[in-house]
This record gives sequence, structure tokens and C-alpha cells, in this order.
Amino acid sequence: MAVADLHADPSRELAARIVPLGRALILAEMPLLQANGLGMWDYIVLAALRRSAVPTQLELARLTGRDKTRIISNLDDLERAGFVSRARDSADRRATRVEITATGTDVVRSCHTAIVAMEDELLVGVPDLDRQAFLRVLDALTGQVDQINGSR
Amino acid sequence: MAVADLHADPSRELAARIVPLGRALILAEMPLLQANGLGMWDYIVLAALRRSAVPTQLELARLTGRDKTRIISNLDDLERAGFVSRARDSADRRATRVEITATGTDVVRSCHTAIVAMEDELLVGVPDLDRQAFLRVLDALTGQVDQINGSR
DNA sequence: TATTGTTATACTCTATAACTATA
DNA sequence: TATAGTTATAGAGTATAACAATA
Repeated sequence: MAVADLHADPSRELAARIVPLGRALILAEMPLLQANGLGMWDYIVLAALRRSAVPTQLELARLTGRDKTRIISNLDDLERAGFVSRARDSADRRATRVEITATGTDVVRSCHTAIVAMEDELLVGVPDLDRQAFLRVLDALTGQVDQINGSR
Repeated sequence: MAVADLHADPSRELAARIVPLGRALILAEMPLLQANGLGMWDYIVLAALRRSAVPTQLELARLTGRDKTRIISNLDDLERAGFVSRARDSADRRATRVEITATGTDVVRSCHTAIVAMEDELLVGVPDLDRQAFLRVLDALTGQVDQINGSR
């Protein structure tokens, strides 16, 4: 079977189609992030902080799916770069409040714009109705499979 | 923002939707594979062998995206379990020809059936036209993004 | 005693280099 | 000299355990 036919093979399962696509998308995003001095996890963390203020560092780790011990080095880097600020919570002095800075917001917005532009380029030949159906099914699948795996 | 809204957020990029879905799908497949005594890579290798006879071990590694050094332990396991057979190529005695056995075919078919059934369950509420559009866009995206990343 | 952030440790996965036997 | 398969080593990524400060 030719490589070109491989993806269109109806016998291939969803995971066999979706996982390689995810890998390829990340690969395509990498240079866009690196141009802004960010690693993938840096961007994920910054994007989460931009979407909504996150109470504590632990909550941020949970929200981004990153381990609480692994998110530390990311926050160290981001703080050193001036993209986030950390401060002890005055109410609960065990907790650390993380906030995105103005420059951090600029950087994450710049990355987001570049990524969306790249993705629009990918979808240039796809009809609008197909795009909408794609996103619909994508969200439906995510909801279903998260439910199976214990909702996480 | 509530967790349920997170996936439907139109500001989230494709990768941020697709990668977690891929992870979740693999997680959902795991128990089905383990029930047949297979790991994920075992299944990927067996499935590739079932799809088409692969000339050599190296070719098999390239086709499945596995490192040529890492596929060895998988083939060792699969051979020990009687799911594949290995034999030196008589024409080029450096090369090893790998073939799937009858029991290997049974096992991979059993896994495939279970996985497809699981996925059908996931898509139970999705209209046929949406499914078709989903797969269309999925294949289109894969083609585009592979092209960007050097077609591999 | 439990929890937040942190550090240290171990374990998995992967990539690279080096070895053998063939060509 | 180059290639297929193998082994050994080192690196990155992850999870687990243990610790200090606070509740």
C-alpha cells in the first residue's frame, strides 16, 4: 500500500489517524513558538493563564495537565523571562499565586496569532460546513472519551 | 471557565484539541490491547504486518515510525509469543524478513474488532454526514501537515 | 495530620554511538 | 566502504517519594 493511501484507509482506527496528526501539528507549531522564545509547555501554561486567572500554582498544574513538580521549572523560566509573576497568597501562605504579565500576554497572543494563521492555511481548501462538522465531532469525541477515561 | 466549556472554546487551536483527544483514545484502547496481551507498539507493528507484507525489519520500523533499535524488543516479544516469525533473507543475508503468523493475525484482528466497536460507541450520537466530513477533514489535515513537516 | 511548593530519586521512553556480519 | 540487525549508553521526559513551611 502506498504511503499516500495510508491515511485514507478506512480500516485504520481513529487513534491511528489522530495521534500522528497531533504529533505533526505540534511539530508545525514548534518553530512558531521558538520564534517567540517559548517551549511547548511554556505556551500551554501561558495560554491557560491568559484564558482565565488561575488561583494557585497547583490549580494551574491540574488545569494544564502538567505534573505539579514539572510545572515548577516552566514557571521559573517564565518568571525569569518576565512573562509571569509569582507571589505568596496572603490568605493561605502555603499557596503561590501566578499571574501573567503584560509582556507575557503580548508573547502568548503573538504565538496564538501565528498558530491560527498556520492552521487557517492548512484548512484553506476545506469548505466551511466541513470545518464546522469537524469541530463538532472533535468536541463530541473528546467529551465521550474523557467520560470513559474517568472524566479527567 | 468550566472544564466542560474548555473543549468548545473556539479560541483553542487545533493541536490543543487534537493532542489530548489522541492521548485519551490511546488510554481507552489500552485495556482492549492488554486483554489480548499486547502493548501499543506491539499492536501497531502487528497491524502494519497484517495490512501488507513488509520486506525487511528496517522497512517495518520506518513504516511504523518506530526506531530501528526500539522495534527489536517488540519483535522479540512478538516472536516469543508466536505472533510473528523472523527469517534471514536468502538473497541478502544481512536482512531479516518478518512475517505475521496465523495466531498473530487472529490476535490483531481481535484487537481491531474491539477497538472499532469502542469507537463506534463513541460516535453513536454523531450523524453519518458529520462522521464523513470529520474523516474527510482529518485526512486533508494530515496530508497538509505532513507536507509542511517534510512529508516523512 | 493534611496541603503547597520544592527537591531528589527512579523509571520509562527515545536517540545516538558502537559492534557484527554481511554486502 | 556501506548497510541490516543488534547491543550499550546517554539523554529527555515523567512519575514517585521525601522534605520544609504553613494550615
